[in-house]
Amino acid sequence: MSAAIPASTAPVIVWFRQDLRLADNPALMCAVESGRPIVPVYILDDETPGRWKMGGASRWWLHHSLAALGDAIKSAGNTLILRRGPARECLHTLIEETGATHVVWNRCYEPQARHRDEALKTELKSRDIAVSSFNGGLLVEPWQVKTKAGDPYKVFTPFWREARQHLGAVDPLKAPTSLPASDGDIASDDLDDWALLPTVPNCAQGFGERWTPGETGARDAASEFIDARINSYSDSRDRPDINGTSSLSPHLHFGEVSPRQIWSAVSHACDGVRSQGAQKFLSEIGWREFAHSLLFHFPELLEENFQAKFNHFQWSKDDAGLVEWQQGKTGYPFVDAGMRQLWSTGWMHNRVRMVVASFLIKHLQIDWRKGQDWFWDTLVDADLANNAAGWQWVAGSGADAAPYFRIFNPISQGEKFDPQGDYVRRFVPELARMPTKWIHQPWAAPDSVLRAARVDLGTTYPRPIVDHKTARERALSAFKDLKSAA
DNA sequence: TTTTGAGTTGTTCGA
DNA sequence: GTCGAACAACTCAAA
Repeated sequence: MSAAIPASTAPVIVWFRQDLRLADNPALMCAVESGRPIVPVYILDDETPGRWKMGGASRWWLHHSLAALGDAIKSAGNTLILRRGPARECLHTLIEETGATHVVWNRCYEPQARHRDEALKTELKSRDIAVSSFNGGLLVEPWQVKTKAGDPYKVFTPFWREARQHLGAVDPLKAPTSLPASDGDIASDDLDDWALLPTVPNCAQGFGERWTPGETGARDAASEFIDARINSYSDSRDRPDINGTSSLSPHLHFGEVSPRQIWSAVSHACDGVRSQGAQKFLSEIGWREFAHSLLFHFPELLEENFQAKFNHFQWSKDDAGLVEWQQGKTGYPFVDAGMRQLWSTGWMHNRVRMVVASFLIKHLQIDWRKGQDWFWDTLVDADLANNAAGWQWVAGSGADAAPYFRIFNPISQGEKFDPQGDYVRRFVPELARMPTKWIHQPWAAPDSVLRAARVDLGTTYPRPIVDHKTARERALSAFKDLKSAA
């Protein structure tokens, strides 16, 4: 915990980053408690993240989330200032303009953000500008969870067991009702001028129907899930054809709700943390903690195989296969449904993420980093830590990763988790008339069935771009060789 | 230091 | 249709 801010009339800058909320926002609360005028700012910084500049779908979300945050701040009697450019320069300018003597923020854990923040902290302090940073994004700070030997955990189960020990009573902060403004006008960009929304009109059409970005939308989504669905989470979470998951990932990524708020709400719900569904759900929050901890301790997780023996692997340069995967035209309906759900809604069900990732890596033998890039650009919940950890997990190159012989069968996964084929029919409409028996493998259906369903393979819907059995055997032998190549 | 038990999510094959 | 075994060691974390 940082010390309280000394009394003064000089304003405090509250720098919003991945914490676009008023409730349970420790940095904001610190500023409020100082009694000083508050200058809330969001900075669109496309330079600091380098190659990991925010992707298209995330920008759509950001636009709406900032609009919501701006409204909430306005209701509290203040104005959210928008600035664009390198954060360091923007903050210096804002400090000069406002006479602020203190800057507060909640911590980020991505390597680029950490380097930026550390340098800024040093620089600002040398100029007598005080800086306070807080934990607003994780249940437990990554440096708090260590093995008995003092090392970071590389296996989830012991990590989560230990992390939970660090959680005392979780009591989220209430949203401040009033945010005193500083005197005088402070210049702000117009959100619309940032052009965060896609220019291709049909691109994000489905996003708005699916999502309500912002703190209110996040709170509604969380209570709906916890009140009505969490008890069946264990059974429903693997079914992309039904609404079984929490859908909280983008809200969590942008910090519209904090994991502490979620933890507290789950703990207070009827069945509480004793219910199997609640335990399962909280362990997913635990995976988010684990991924952030991994990235904090091993920043190279973003770009390099966590297990070096994968560095020898010869990835395919099959650009055509990559494009067919991206467009949802692999000829495997379950895979294609997932990729099209991603494109049309900015999100994909977790079960299907594993299947499509396995297909790209194992069946097509395309480098997991190509998939990581695509997800980064197209997911509204794109999160550097979760994305890198997830892709490396499927590839088998990560921490606590899947064994090489775990190759998802896109047909049987579809039959198991989309048993009626409703998910496929929703996102692959050209297969809508296929009978359930054949919907996950239309190429195997008799001609008469295909004709009746008005499916002309190779024309209205592609034939499989690889044969499952062949691709599986090829992957098994290729990944098996990694052992000897190490 | 050495030992020991354990480790998100699967598939296929043969009895 | 159902069930168990094989798939492959390897590394991690704690005692």
